[in-house]
Amino acid sequence: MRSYHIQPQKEDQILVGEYTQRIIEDPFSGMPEITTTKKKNNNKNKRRFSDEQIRSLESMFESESRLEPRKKLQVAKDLGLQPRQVAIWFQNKRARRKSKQLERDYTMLQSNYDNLASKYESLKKEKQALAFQLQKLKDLVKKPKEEDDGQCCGDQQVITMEGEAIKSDSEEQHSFSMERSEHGLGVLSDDDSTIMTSYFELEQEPTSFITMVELGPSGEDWHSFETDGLFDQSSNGYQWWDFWS
DNA sequence: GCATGGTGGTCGGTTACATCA
DNA sequence: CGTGATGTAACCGACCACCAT
Repeated sequence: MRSYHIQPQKEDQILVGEYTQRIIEDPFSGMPEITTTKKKNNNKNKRRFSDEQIRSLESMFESESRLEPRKKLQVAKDLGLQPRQVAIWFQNKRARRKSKQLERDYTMLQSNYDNLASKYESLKKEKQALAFQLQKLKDLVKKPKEEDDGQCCGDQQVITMEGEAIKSDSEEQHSFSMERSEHGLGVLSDDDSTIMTSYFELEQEPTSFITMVELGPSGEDWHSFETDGLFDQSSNGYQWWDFWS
């Protein structure tokens, strides 16, 4: 806040109708002299209050932001102001305080919003990573099932769901499928939780792939691995499902 | 009890001025 | 010295509460 140079209180000002009376100290004789001038520009002759007046008003405002009529008269008398001036000062002070409070509230809300937006974004990425994990696991458990169906079902009608994505599976996934076949898993439900439960309950020692998926390359905080690596491209408009297309 | 008008207060918005960078 | 930004005293109009009639 800027500090103002308050002009010396050498004159007093009283509003009388459409005229302003000023008591001005004569520069030569030092005697007070009353001048009456027509109010300029819509009664807007004004003068800043003295430091002392402001201090008194401020301290009074601290204790009560509204003045009772009787107290207003007393304050006006004590400070050498018109009661209306005191009323207007309190009015303006309340308005300024409210405005500052609004500014503070806005800043706080903005900050809270930014925090929430940030948390939302990280949760969204985490969700995408989890969905990716889930999809990959589903594909892994689906393929061995289809292979089993194809080999063991004889002349039964077999509906294969094999698509391009499965055809291009890596060697790692093939070895994983073999292991799965060796364990002789039964028919798997498409329900995600059932798949996960069935698999992890049966696997005493997870395959290297599952270990990687579950624990990440460092054996901990796998989702940070996923989000920091693969999915950070989402900022370029890259979505996790684009990985498969 | 209810309608009406006067009075005084508050509030949001605005104006005019003072001061500073 | 001129100028734009900012703070502030004062004003205006709308609204409300209270009170007397």
